[in-house]
Amino acid sequence: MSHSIFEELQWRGMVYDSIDGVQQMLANEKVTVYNGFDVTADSLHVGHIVPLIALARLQRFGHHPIALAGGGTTMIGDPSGKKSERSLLPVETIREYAEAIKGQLAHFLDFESKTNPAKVLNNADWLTSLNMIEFMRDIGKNFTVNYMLAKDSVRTRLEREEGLSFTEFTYMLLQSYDFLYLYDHYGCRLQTGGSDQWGNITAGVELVRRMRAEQVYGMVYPLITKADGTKFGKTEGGSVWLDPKRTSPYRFYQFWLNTEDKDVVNYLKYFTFLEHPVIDDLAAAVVERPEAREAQRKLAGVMTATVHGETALARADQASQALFGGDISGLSAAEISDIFSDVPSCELPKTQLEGAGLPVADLLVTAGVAKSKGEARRSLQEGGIYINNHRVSAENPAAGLGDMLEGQFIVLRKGKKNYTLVKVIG
RNA sequence: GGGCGGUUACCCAAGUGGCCAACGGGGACUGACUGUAAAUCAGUUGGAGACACUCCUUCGGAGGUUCGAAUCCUUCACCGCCCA
Repeated sequence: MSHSIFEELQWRGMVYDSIDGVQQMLANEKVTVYNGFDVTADSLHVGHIVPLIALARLQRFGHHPIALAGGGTTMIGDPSGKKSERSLLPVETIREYAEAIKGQLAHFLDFESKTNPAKVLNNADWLTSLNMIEFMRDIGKNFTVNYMLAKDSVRTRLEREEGLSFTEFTYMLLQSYDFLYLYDHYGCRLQTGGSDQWGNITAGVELVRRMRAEQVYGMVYPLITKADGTKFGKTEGGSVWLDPKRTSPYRFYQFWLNTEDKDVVNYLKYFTFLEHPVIDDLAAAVVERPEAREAQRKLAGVMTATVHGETALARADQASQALFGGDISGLSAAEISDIFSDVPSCELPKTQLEGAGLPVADLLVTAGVAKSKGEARRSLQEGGIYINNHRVSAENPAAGLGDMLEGQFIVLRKGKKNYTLVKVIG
């Protein structure tokens, strides 16, 4: 790594905008840098990885990263990038979430470093005890409403029907105060974030300049987009989370594996620490033999290993090969339960399969594959249902004892990729 | 506090007494084609059944008018704009 961190980030396409002077500062000194994370759930999702991994990159270049859990600001709700007013979470809930998220940060950041260990802070620690009169007098005085109204996040909301509450309007003041606080207490001189945070970040820079007469800096990352214009980080089941209880390692692995050709090289740059030549080679592979999907495999492998560990990766990879490789009927009971350990499952009493068997439509509802019998019937008509990887095409199909694998499993599949394991008991 | 406008399915949005389980678009799901990709094309998108037919529940909530209401009336809640 002979080049600078700023050049590194630029090469990876991660510098969307920055305040002049950032490059020089990062080259000349080891700075403390912070990035805020909203705590609207008890887990981060893949959308959080870009700023998180950027912090990790900065750390590798010797800078001091602070991951700030927005325990205080989440109570207010950031209007940036939101179409409508957000419902507020109970204070206690936010605290619990912030705790849960701390553990996930450790997958990326090094807290043990002797020279520049990462820190996790929660802005609830200083925001919740603020005195309103003092805040308005000392902080609020530094901002004109005109300035605040000019911010994108505010303006777009004013143009919409829903409007913008005073609470949300003040959000930028609180985030600015965070920057001031971290500057005062930790010597923090750089704030990073997604490009939607530009307004909030520059407001903080402005506040420090006015109150401390010091120049601090901001840098924002591009919003991750997909080539087809849809939102990054969502799949059938909603967001892709880092918490294995919310998104299993298998699904996590599959999420990355399914990345489009057009996006995969960008993602390798954004999300991995792979060296430039390695990424260049993979980029070439995408062009020359796209069907091999080497870049996607590498991406999925690296991400799964980072977040869930090597063991989980091995299992996810093995499961993927078995499920998409072909015949599953030759697998042993042990292999099946291993491969499907991540996949949704349900239990079914054996008695239901006896005699005439259980209508497949009912089985789909019981297994949670379909929400209603109508939906189940529809899926069957569409030819989208498979039992043990064989399409169900009968008129009024029923599942019987003969459909069990190894005497205890039935593998249901809807469409190409949605598996559910039925465990026959009793 | 006053005036006006609004609340329809996952989202946007039509419909303003019967032809409405409700136009259209987006999204999502399934299929064909493929490389577990994209693009394209086709189908599906409230529930139940004896499933080319019937029944039930839905248009912010509750009541009412009517043979019949998403549509009219009353009232409550929420949202927006304007005035104070």
